Amino acid sequence: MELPLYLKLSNELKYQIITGDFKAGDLLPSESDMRKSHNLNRATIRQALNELVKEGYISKHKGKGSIVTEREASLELLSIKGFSEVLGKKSDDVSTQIITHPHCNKWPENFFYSLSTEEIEAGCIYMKRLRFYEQDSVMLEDTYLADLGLSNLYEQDLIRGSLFQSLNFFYQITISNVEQEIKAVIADTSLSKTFKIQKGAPLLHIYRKYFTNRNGLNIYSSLYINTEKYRIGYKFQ
Amino acid sequence: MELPLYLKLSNELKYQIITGDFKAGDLLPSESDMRKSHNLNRATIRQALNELVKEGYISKHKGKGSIVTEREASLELLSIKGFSEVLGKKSDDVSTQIITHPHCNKWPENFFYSLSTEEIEAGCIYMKRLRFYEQDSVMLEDTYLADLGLSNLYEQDLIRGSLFQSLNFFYQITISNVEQEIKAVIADTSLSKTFKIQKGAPLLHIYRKYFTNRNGLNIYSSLYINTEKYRIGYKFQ
DNA sequence: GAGTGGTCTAGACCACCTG
DNA sequence: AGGTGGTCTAGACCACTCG
Repeated sequence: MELPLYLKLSNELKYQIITGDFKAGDLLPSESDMRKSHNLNRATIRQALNELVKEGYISKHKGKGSIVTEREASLELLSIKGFSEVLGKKSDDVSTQIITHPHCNKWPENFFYSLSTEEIEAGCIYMKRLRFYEQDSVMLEDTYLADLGLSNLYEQDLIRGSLFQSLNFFYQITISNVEQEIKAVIADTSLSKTFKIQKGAPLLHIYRKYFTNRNGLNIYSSLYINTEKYRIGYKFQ
Repeated sequence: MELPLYLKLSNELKYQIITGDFKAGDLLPSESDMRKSHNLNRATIRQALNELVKEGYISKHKGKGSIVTEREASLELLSIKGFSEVLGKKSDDVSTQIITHPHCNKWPENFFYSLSTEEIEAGCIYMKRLRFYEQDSVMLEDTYLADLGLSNLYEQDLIRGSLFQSLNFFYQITISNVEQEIKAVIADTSLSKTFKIQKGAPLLHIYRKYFTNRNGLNIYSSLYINTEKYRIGYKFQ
């Protein structure tokens, strides 16, 4: 349960960046400063800082230091984080409408990923959610996962509408990595009503497979995203 | 000019994966094996392996080892690499048609990124390329960069049609990171002719900004991608 | 020249997986 | 039980930035 030291440090710094103790363009304390202030080895501190680089919070510059990154105007939905966590940083005006509450039944036929027999036999927890950003419906998400002893998900309400937070709270399940595929598609009648756009308007369609720290448990999503007002952004390295 | 040891090792392993010495699902030699065989410290080896994880070549598993990743069927164009490098792994049938050869003139008005005065004064090297994968036109790319002493780019042919390889060869310029934004759009008359698809068909539109190891030199791209046959894939972590 | 991050070594203990 | 990767310490030298 105890987090490793480097994650404690990176979480602490992340918190200070999000709350504005360190602002975009600021220099973080140098690695040797933190060595003294936190009484940690330099390698541990570097591991923490690399974590922040990977998540896009800072960039490092030889001879200068670690600089807090400008937050982007676009929605960084391609990253590994959930919708609420990503957008919560930018605006309080993020909401989720649960169209179909989590419930358990059979997996759909011709599912978009191939499943293990363990997953098929466990049955499928399914839910459908519509995400809003500043009053606009931005993303429609169908989520599927195997019911491997996860009945809390459909017997109780999701914590703040977030699947990831609920999985973490009830079962200590966290996301380890993601595969995704992106396509451009055209809105059919049903999608055009959902997003209040014209039939034939362009949408992104993303298939995702999330891997978790629990062996054999994966989460599958099909996402439609309206990029008319908000583009989807991402940074590498 | 000399590469650090961890990059030499990661390049060596990458080469062995690409050429098939290690196949998808194979275990790489353990960290302590490589410590002996390459006479390197374990931290250096771990740095090399983390490089491969970041680029999606392997995944690491506590207690088991490092496993070579399955190569995806989708086109991993969201990654930092250039078109040729990414697709060259899957098929030899990758080609580039240069529609407008690199030449230098003024920057377009209302350019999609804001430019530094240094960039504006240097003028703009522009080129337009259409990329084919297995005979299908998949991607239309407009590329722009400031002419900061890069006249070799338009006075000679690009090396194998690749801008990145030419920059590397002539000027030792490499890409350090990328920002990009993705939108779904609809083919107009001109795009529908280019991709041989119907007017109104959906396309991805991506704006990219590549940062390089040369300070102040950035490369800007506007990409249209036809995802009808090939999806765009990416893995995280 | 002083301070920064980048690379590298030589150790150590731990949790996890598999036979 | 033996081997694997994950975390951590205590040092060292280097290239780069800036005043």
